[in-house]
Amino acid sequence: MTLGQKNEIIFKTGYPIYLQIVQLIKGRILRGEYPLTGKLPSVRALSVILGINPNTVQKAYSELVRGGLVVMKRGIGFFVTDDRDLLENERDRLLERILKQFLNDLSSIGVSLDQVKERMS
Amino acid sequence: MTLGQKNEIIFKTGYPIYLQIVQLIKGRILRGEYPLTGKLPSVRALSVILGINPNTVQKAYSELVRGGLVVMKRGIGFFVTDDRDLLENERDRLLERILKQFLNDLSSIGVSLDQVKERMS
Amino acid sequence: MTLGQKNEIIFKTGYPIYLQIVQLIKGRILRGEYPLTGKLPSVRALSVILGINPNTVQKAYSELVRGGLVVMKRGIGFFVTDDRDLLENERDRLLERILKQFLNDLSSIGVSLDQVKERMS
Amino acid sequence: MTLGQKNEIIFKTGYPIYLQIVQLIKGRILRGEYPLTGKLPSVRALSVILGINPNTVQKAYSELVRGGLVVMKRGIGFFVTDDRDLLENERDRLLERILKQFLNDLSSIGVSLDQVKERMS
DNA sequence: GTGGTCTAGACCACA
DNA sequence: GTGGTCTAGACCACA
Repeated sequence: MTLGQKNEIIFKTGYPIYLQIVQLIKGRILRGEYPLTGKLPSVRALSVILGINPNTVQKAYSELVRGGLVVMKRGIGFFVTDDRDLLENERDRLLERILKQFLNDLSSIGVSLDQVKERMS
Repeated sequence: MTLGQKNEIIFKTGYPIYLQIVQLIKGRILRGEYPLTGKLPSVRALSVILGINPNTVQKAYSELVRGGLVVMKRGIGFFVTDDRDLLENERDRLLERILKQFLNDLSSIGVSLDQVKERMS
Repeated sequence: MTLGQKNEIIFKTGYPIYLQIVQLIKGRILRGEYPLTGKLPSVRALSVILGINPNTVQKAYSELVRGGLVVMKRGIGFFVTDDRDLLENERDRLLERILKQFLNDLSSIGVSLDQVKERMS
Repeated sequence: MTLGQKNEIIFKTGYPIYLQIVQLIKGRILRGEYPLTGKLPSVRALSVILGINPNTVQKAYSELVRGGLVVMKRGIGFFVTDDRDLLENERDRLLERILKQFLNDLSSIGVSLDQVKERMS
């Protein structure tokens, strides 16, 4: 459920490759590295770049399309949505989830936010 | 990857049940809900309470023993370690991981820590 | 499998664009929007209007010609057939298919025609 | 987009096998052939019954889980949701769509509902 | 060239 | 036994 920051796919981890790709691409879109309506790498191109099977990339792209951030145009390729609001909503939704998880994680080990602030300064 | 705060086991998630139990118990120990050297619920009792297979609870407890936080006394049950330092180390280790993931998650969606502070005030 | 009522081509659907055009034109002919022996928009004009590749429009028109509803006059363009019976037969054939599918769809979700009538009144 | 009434999978049609399975199972659930919380056939069992690859069944089941009608329990299998309301909503949603499509289809070929009623009596 | 589906088969984690 | 992932490879429709 976390977005990978590195551009590398880590094999031999428990986390599925196709989900790593989803996060990789989602991160790039949210950070503006792929512009609105911009074309994503083709399934085959990306599979070659990452050194993985095209089917795995396909699965990742399908996931992104399902989420709405990416649209598919038949015979042409995959593109970043043209819906700026959707993008902002997605970012907000993710930020919300990150903050919630952070606070939740802290409380689960019995550490308060104040203790964290103290530690960080 | 996250430590659950709720006491409920979520079946329909992809996250393995035995790891959910590990986090559940670990959280309780770190928050002091189970005191040092205190006895944990028996495998059977917990499996009934959570409504899951005893083998799954067994696997979770084994995992906790492997980490050192829990010790098994044959024929008696499972107990919280008496090693306070170990506990503190574990807490620090988890806190480290939580912070790292938090910062990583933020950067992955193109949000800075400053923006978060701004938003929270 | 359905005949589109709207004049818009939907790109991000799985349904092939050329078939969407076939249905679009067929619908217009059956509804009398293009009269018998009337001229259809040229391939180029339609491709510009719809914002799609001329090859795709060409393929759609070929399909219509194959079905007999449309005839091509070399160097002049595509025209609605002058065979009124053919048109009526096509309409009947489609109506048959629509009814069949409707009843089939209803039964597939366990809803009877009577329940539908009830609901609609 | 239509729910198949027959229990047979039709190969060599343009409609993907995995979507035919989705409709097959969805239909059975909506018609009450699989009770609430009832267990679906295992991926492997169904693949043998239908004579298709397990991966294809897997893909279909994933689709059903995504829709919420089906839940997966790790290591146990796939089950019909226990949420009766969700089921009713899904049925209503589908009925709505079927009716809309029916009326839409009729109007697209220039046939009114009255003409249909006349024909059917 | 682009994506979509399907198969055979392998390997894995989980309950 | 149950589902999940991944690969290699084939075949197809579409733009």
